[in-house]
Amino acid sequence: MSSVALRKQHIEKVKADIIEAAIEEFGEHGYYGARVQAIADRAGVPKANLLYHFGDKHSLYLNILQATLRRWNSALDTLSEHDDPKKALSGYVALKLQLVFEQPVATRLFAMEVLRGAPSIQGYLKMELKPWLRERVAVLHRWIELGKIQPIDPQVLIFMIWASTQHYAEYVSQIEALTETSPELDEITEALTCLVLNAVGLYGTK
Amino acid sequence: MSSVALRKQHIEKVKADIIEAAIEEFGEHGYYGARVQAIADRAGVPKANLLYHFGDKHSLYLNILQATLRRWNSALDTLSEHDDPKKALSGYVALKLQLVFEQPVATRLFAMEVLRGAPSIQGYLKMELKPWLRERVAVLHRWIELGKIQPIDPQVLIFMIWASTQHYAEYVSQIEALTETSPELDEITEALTCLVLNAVGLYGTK
DNA sequence: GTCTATAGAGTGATAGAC
DNA sequence: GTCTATCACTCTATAGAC
Repeated sequence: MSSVALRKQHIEKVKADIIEAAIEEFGEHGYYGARVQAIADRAGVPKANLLYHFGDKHSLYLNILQATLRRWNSALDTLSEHDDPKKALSGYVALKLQLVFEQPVATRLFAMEVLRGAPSIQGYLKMELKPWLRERVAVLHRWIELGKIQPIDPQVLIFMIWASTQHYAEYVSQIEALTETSPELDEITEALTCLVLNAVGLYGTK
Repeated sequence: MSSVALRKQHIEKVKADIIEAAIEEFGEHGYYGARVQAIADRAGVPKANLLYHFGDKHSLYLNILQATLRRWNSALDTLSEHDDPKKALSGYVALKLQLVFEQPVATRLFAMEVLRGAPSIQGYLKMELKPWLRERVAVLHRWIELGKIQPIDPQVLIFMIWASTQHYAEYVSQIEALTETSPELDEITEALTCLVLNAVGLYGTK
């Protein structure tokens, strides 16, 4: 490998380190609470280098938001009409919970962005998540028409699944204060899947 | 009324105005994003007066957090063993949703505090919410033993209700980006109540 | 108690040597 | 590209007149 390529690789490594550090810092303290100096320290680079590579704090923030959404989009492409409702729903719940447990800080980062009014992810919400939601709502409606699930409100169901899964990252500090033992992914997955399947009238048809 | 009493009343009015303004500002921008100057402007008082009455930014923040929790505690004292499960659960969901719709900014304020790691409400969580949760979990267990509801995980159910209701304040900006019409309290209440009752196996026993 | 003016600390961003 | 030193600005908090 040439010297030029090695140098290029090194820069990419540094940038990746900065992105990871930034996700942590922004995810722990929010946009305003995050300190550029703290991100640089976490990544082990001088603050000036960070700003050299990413321009400014806000550009870095946009960068890590998009990096996070890109990771999630590749994983959540599920729930189609021809699937078995029970399999599809429990699979979706399990997958979502797995992502939440694997990336709690990124989950909280996303939550903070939405709490701020989602100013930096309007494009993602309208161009990607909105079509995704419309299609899944349509699938659920089809399942209701075919009598495969009970006549519930599909959109409220999906919001319920989103909220209930993300809760285990967003409210982890509350959960830790309320319970003695940390929640286990397997237990939550089983309990929540049961609730969701009950909710659409699929109980007992294992 | 004496001149002294009038003056005292005026001060209380000013303090109340500041608290309302602070809930708005902190709820919209978070602790670090909130500006003392902006709170003073909203309340219509000079910044120095605000700091004279409340000491500093952090004391003001603690004050409004407690004011918010006090309001909620008086409303959420429900769900007892001898209630009818169906009535109790649907009543609780409806009440929680009503609070969320009435006080969306305060709901987001609370969410941000928890996302920060809940440093300022440990007392509330451990001394008030924890006992409340333990008692309700016990009630739900009793109902399960008596065969009144399906054998679900009570804690996961309560977290689901919390998350699903609060979602309509916390994720309002996402919901607005995803849907054309703003969600109506009545519709959400009916749809979510249906899901929750299904989840515990009370469907169709109206 | 109320207000203006300002101090003091911390932050994002940059200049310029290497 | 990397780094040190520093600027310019913002924000909290206070001093002191009224």
